Amino acid sequence: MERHGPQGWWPINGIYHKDDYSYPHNEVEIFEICAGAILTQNTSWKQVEIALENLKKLNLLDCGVIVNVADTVLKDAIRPAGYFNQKAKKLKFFSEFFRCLNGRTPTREELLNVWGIGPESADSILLYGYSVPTMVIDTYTKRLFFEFGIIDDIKISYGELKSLCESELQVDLKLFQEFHALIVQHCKSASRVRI
DNA sequence: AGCCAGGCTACCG
DNA sequence: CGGTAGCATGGC
Repeated sequence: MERHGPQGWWPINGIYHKDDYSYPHNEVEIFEICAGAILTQNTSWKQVEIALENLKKLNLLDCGVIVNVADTVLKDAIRPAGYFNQKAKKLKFFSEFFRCLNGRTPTREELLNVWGIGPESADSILLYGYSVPTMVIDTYTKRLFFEFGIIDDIKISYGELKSLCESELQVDLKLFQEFHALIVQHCKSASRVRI
């Protein structure tokens, strides 16, 4: 935090709310976070921003619209984010799920049962979309912890590292949100992970 | 020219 | 269970 400052994740409409943690405050913003979580799977955020803008222009950042739109239109819009066949399918499945929630906060298990939503996407959606203080783990986290010698096996499971992080930190929404965002920011900005 | 990017599913032993 | 191919585009 001293080095990089607050990250203000999750960006909504391209804006990082570093001094205002009241986001998200409506269903539209929550859905945008969910869509972003799916689109950014193994893909740089820069490409995701383009895809999100395309979706917005076409009024496709809406679960009710996505479930009915032609696949070709959806795929064209998200093409810059890569894996467009897979991600179009994921967005369709998730939109159906999101619509059925009717505004209710989903459980982690429910999210994991949606095709295309794995542990990191589920935790990102909960932490940043629904303000649930749950830890997000990604490949950067594993690499950083391995470099620091906190873990001795780079192949540690998602659940194990998640439990480790959660047990060593105060359960606090903003702390968890910044913790993951800062790890990503640090690893992105450094050619080498180590300080 | 390759490797990587805010992973996940399907399928293998 | 753990391990891995395939998925696709763009930046460096």
